[in-house]
Amino acid sequence: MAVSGNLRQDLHGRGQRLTPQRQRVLDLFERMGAGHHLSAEDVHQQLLKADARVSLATVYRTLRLLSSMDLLHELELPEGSRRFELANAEDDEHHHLVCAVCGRTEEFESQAVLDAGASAAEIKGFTLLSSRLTVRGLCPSCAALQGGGSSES
Amino acid sequence: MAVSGNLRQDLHGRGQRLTPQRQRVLDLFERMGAGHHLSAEDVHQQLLKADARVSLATVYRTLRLLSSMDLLHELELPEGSRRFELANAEDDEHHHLVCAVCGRTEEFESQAVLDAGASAAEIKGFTLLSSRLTVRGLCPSCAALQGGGSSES
DNA sequence: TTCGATGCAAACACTTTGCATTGGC
DNA sequence: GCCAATGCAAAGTGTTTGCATCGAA
Repeated sequence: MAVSGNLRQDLHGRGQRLTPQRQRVLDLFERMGAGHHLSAEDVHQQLLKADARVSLATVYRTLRLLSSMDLLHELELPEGSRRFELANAEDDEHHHLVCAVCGRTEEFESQAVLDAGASAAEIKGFTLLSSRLTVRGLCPSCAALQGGGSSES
Repeated sequence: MAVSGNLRQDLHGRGQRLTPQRQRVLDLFERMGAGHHLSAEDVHQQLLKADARVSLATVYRTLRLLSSMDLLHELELPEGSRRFELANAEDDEHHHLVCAVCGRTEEFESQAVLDAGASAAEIKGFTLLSSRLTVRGLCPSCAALQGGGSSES
């Protein structure tokens, strides 16, 4: 809620406006909490269910806007599945474990990874913005199916 | 070249065939070496230049095939830019440093990152397949422009 | 009242697919 | 010769954009 006040300020600073649609999109992410990864379509659907109609085009525009304001963060996942999550300052630097079969996603944190990213950036002369590790693997259930299973399809 | 022999074997094992197109695609990646990240369109263009015509549809089909055979590896980059690189066994586990402004990409390796990924996978009960760290940052030239520059756009 | 934002639909870029033909084995 | 693979073009995805209207400030 404090965030919403912020949002208005930030928008005004850029000569932009706080519209109900923008608030609804950000609210949705805030209601779900930091651990959720939503695609544009997910957001659109969720808002429809919540009787808060926002056109898909506006969802796209808003996701881009909020990401550019660092209120949301775009995940880096394989296969063109663009997803966004709330970019809460503290929870910002976490990583993802993605099941290669069912797509299930878990999060974890690791200082070692952050350090490694920072040192690599330094060595190459880059200014660090963010580090994200994506670990592909099989989740327990899919691993069980594969391991104990019959022939592969 | 040894790889090509392999390819034939692998394909036959799956009841599939070694076609000139498939060989051309794999050859292209091998000729370029392990450090190159090509999109489907890149591959298509490169092959055209090399007078080795392969239809775009076949490029897509072949990239998927070779990835499923673990001969290529699909990169995980932001913004729906799907790219592939040669999945040479030893050079397999490296990470990427991507400039947020110009898109320039550098590679690096880090055992610490691999360890962190492995331990996270273990904790969550996942079977590890691969770990990729993507570090976003500003490359030296873009950082210079931003840092010394005027107001942001 | 003003000018940025929305909604719609058309336009896009990228990827996949149906089908007739080609060609590896 | 058989059946997988190709090429083409058409069909799908997911995302962006032009334009008239709406509405925040």
